[in-house]
Amino acid sequence: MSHSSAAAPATPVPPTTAELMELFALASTAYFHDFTAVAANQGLTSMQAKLLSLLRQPLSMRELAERLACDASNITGIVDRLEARGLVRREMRPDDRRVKNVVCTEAGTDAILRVRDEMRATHQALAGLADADRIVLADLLQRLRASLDQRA
Amino acid sequence: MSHSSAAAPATPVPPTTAELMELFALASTAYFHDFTAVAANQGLTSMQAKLLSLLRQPLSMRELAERLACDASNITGIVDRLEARGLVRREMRPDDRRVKNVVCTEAGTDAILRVRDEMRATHQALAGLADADRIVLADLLQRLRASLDQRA
DNA sequence: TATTGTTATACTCTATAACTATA
DNA sequence: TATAGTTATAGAGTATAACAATA
Repeated sequence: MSHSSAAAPATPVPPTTAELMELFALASTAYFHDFTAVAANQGLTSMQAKLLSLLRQPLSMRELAERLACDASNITGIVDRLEARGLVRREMRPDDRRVKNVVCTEAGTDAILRVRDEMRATHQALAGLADADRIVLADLLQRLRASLDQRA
Repeated sequence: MSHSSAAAPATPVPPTTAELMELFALASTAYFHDFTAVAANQGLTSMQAKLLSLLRQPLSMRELAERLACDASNITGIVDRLEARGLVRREMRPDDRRVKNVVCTEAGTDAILRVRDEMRATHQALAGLADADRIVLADLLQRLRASLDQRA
């Protein structure tokens, strides 16, 4: 019942790059499902919650389209539905009357705060991390994101 | 131009848990967009590509619904569209005639192999990782996934 | 002319509910 | 009765193309 190495705590086998990406894909999917469920608890779709979470400052329709990585024509519908529920408001920008700023209302702020609060429970998975590991993970995630964004 | 500490390579500040989750969310979003774009290059939606990638063995409609975390009624449409293009085939299971196995055709295998091949370029971001960091990252991703799945 | 936002259109994914055919 | 799969339906996100208002 023993392997070739005799020592006690089994040395973990370093995963291959492909295995790491597989793990990352699985963790990402789990995160996305979690976020979708949390948003649904507040009566929001994931896109609506994502859009609301961007509105710390007012943003134009065009800026929202860029940050959400979708065509500008989609933003009209998403903002329509949020506005109909009073979570968001369109405002004309005086200096350029083509532009419409989207502003988060108080109700919208409340909704997204509830989402953020519920997501905090998710953070617990990483709460016990040592400082050294935090630095490694942050570096990896930034590198991964940069590499992916570059391809797009 | 110097800070309080004199030594040369600046010690990175360990990110907070919330900052780590923010980074993870951003990297996940980038990964998802990348996968969607790669699938689109092969004329597939991300759901179609995900479903095809599960078909190393034949799976029933019900099993596909579980693994894709959506209602069984959705699978009918997704498989319909894949089958219309010859990427997938429905087969009756003789021992239980209620069940339909979904089988990947040769064309379907070709398509998903092209997706996997194109995704390999994405892996490059993690290719230069040291063994110790791989082990840390794998452990983290598994813990994160387990924590998220548990909540669902 | 170029840009911002909207509309019209068509397609895919999504959940719910009701249905069928099997078990 | 319970399960596997389908259909019908309605709603939301998606891209494309054409359009009005403004720059």
